[in-house]
Amino acid sequence: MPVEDKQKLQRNERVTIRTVATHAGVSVAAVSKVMRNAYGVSEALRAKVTDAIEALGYRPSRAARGLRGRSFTIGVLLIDIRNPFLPEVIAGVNGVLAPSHYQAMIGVSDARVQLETSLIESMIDYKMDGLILVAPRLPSEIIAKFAVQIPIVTVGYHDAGATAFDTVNADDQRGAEIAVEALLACGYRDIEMLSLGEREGHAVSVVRQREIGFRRAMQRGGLGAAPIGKIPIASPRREDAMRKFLARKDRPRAVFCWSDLDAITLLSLAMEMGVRVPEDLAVVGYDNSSTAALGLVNLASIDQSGRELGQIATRALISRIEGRTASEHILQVPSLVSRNSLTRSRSAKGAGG
Amino acid sequence: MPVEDKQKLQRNERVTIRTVATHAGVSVAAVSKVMRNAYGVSEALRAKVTDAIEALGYRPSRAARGLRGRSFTIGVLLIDIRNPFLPEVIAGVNGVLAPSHYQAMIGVSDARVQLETSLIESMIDYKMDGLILVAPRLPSEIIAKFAVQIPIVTVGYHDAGATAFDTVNADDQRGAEIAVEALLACGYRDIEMLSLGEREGHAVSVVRQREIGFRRAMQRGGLGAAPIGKIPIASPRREDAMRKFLARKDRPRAVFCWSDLDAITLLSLAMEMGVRVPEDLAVVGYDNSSTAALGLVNLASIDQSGRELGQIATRALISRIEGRTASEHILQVPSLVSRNSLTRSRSAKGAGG
DNA sequence: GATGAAGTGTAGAACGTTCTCCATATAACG
DNA sequence: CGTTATATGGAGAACGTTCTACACTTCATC
Repeated sequence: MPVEDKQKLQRNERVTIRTVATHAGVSVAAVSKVMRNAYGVSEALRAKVTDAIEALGYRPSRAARGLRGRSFTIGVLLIDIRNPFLPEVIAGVNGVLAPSHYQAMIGVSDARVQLETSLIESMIDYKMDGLILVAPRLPSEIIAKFAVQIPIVTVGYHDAGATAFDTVNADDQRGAEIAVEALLACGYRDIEMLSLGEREGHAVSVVRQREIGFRRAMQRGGLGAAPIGKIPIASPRREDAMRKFLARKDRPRAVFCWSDLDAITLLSLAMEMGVRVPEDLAVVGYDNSSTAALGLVNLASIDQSGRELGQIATRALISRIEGRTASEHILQVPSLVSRNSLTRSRSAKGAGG
Repeated sequence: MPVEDKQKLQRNERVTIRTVATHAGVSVAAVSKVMRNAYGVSEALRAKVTDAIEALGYRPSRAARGLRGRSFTIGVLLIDIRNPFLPEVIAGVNGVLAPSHYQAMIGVSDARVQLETSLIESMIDYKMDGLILVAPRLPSEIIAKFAVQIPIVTVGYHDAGATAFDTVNADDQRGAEIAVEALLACGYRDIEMLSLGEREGHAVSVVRQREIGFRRAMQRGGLGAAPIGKIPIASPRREDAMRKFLARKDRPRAVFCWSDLDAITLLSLAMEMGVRVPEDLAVVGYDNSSTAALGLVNLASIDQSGRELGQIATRALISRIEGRTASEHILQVPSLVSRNSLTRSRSAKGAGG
């Protein structure tokens, strides 16, 4: 029997479940049972099989597994890798998955809804066990339709009414409120929000949520007018809009930016145009990206702990894969990281210079 | 026959190649032939089949495809998503793949060699058609061993002697030379390189290549001593080392940083410690990341066009998948983007302020 | 001593493709 | 009209798993 094995190996054929079975002197079904921790396996059998697996270096084919049952892979869909928030989410996902037998495969859909759909379909076609969609742009009905075929958890998609899938979010309304409250506490009253251009983001997007929070906090602070400026995403219109904002005679005293990406560029342009931060203009960003933490930049920002969101989403997905059907909607509370762009005195300590 | 189809659809079963075959009134083999553009298909047959595919919205199962033949998926392995160089590479890969029938799946191995191996194995187990490894840490022999099982192209891995796989690189030696030449041209003679901590990176890594280029250019410039300082990767030892460097009495007049990541942190700490850039210390980084371009940062940097590398690697991989066996080793020439950190006068124009 | 239950192992049909033969039809040629 | 080539379509085995259904022990129970 070992002779047969050797011949197979010499032919450089793949080690399959069958190779393991013959090597261990048991049936294919038995090996499969051991692999899956299924019921009805004696200790003796398990030992024989695990020994054979060890000896042959057997790895089950994910393709074949997917065809019949589980593939033990979860798909993560990103819309854009450039956003500094995303690596954190991935780290969270990988962290939770590492000790399990699941593995993550990431798809990147560069800004096109078309590609987004086809990537989800691809992942379904791969028989992945579940999907984590990060800030998808698809309407809720479409996601719900996919969710019939495969367990789905979204991150950064505010649809607490969804019944077919789970949502995991930082409370973006609250985050915006915290930003406004911090600005108010520093004595600023003349506050404007810089948000994302009109066409981007539907009601469920994080951007719109932050706008809602901004308006509410302003209202509460007794500031009825809660002006929201829109910045286009694409260069150079983006920079043009910011320059125009900075040059305005009635430029507000403080600004809340929907994202660090924009806030940091704004700081940069402000420096170039001689607008002092925070003396002339206080700025609070969103995401607490690593760049914001740099001494050079020193941008106060709302931290939403992408890593934690990734962890929570992954745990939710696994529980859904393992049978849960009632949908869950989780909201984490973000926090402010104060730095020089908000008020010089305060964070001078924190920054160490 | 349409009645049968309807029943199947009502049962909400998956549309398989068999569904398409019965709907079109042809055999399963015929549908497969059409899908694969195989020889021996009449126009009439092709039309019937494509109509049925259209009508039923058929998508072939990638899992099943992988089990038997091609999966039309290529795997991309990243060691760390935080590096600003990587999104560019991905964008390049996706750009080339978009018009084809291939799709990319990305795996992220967070810094552990163990995970790196197991992710490659997973991708093989998925029967992916080829792999792009970005800055892998594995030794060449191991990669070669994998390359027997699956076409592999590496990016950011200098092993021009490899025969089993292709390599695509920016010429990191040349990049370092360009940086040194620029510093020399500005009149600096007292130049040090800040490189990555000892244990990181084997001889084939981009870091070591940049060190070689640095030494050669210094030699050529008549500067025999080419000091190379090592900065640990992990905080806070990383920042400590930089502070120590900045505080040194014999601190050099100019520094070449192996990566923007370190260069930008260095700029930040320099500001905090009152070291003026470029008056007291000129800095050239590597990667030309988007942060380097910010007016606030204004870091001169070597641009290696990750996007282009991604495109080239993808084309190389596809040609290998389609049968090429002779290995290719491609070297792109990087370029310098001059900014304020190199010399104030020059890039003041470029920055627009 | 028959009956049932519990525990352990196997046979073999799926899963949805690809791809190698093989069969048939038509055309070309002597 | 027989022979051979060429074009077109189909049958059915494989790919490597999972999982249902069943067979065989062993042991307890009536």
